[in-house]
Amino acid sequence: MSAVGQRIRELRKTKGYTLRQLAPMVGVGFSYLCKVENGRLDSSDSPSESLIHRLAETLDGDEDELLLLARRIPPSIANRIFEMPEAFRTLAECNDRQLKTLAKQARKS
Amino acid sequence: MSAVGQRIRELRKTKGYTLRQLAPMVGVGFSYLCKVENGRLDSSDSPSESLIHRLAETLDGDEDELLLLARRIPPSIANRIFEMPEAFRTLAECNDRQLKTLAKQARKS
DNA sequence: CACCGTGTTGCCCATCTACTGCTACAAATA
DNA sequence: TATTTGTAGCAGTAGATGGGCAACACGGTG
Repeated sequence: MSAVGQRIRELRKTKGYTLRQLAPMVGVGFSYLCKVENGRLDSSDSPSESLIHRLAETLDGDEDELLLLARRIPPSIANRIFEMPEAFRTLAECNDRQLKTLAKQARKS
Repeated sequence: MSAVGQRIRELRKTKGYTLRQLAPMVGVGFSYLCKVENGRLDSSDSPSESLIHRLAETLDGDEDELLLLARRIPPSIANRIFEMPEAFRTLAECNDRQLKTLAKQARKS
């Protein structure tokens, strides 16, 4: 029961799909999809970025949310980090309260 | 002439090491290290996180700086993102000027 | 009960990444 | 000139990544 898995299952149920229906839509086998939802992947611990992309698309989910739940950094964030590395290094050192305040300020302006 | 490569070469020169000296210290072959410094890795793959770790250690360099130059997200930043995903999603949408301002504020408090 | 659709599991496998290891050669150094 | 240093090509590979297949379990339905 990984975090992504749980969310994917929710999205799938909302769409009313079964594992065997959804699997071919996103180009994987139904058994693999089952393992993804239950966090039972034998080797790696999270689905690939491209699979998450197709899942988000097919299930009308938030791709970046799913990526983050799968402990993968969304490219939208990663690219920004590579563009402004110093800023994100200092931001990453902030505590939770500070970060919330800064994010709130960012939303206002 | 990749960004990491250039920085690694600087650090190595400062320490006065040759490629053949440094390579065994970080556990790789000298020819591979040469390609890393010159960005001549096949199909533009970057040096592994663990190699960069050993290089930073041996050359007294800033590990996170090297990681970022190698277009890898340092774990120190990645973990913080997974802890505060919403905050970083909004921060990543800020423009350069906003980010600089926010980082400056963060440093003050 | 028999059946069927659904989900679950164990084992197997192809591809890719990050290298190794060797060779040869050019340029710098002494 | 002799030795050291850096460059470059190329074949090969262990381990991680990203899956597939077949069988099995289980609950609802006729």
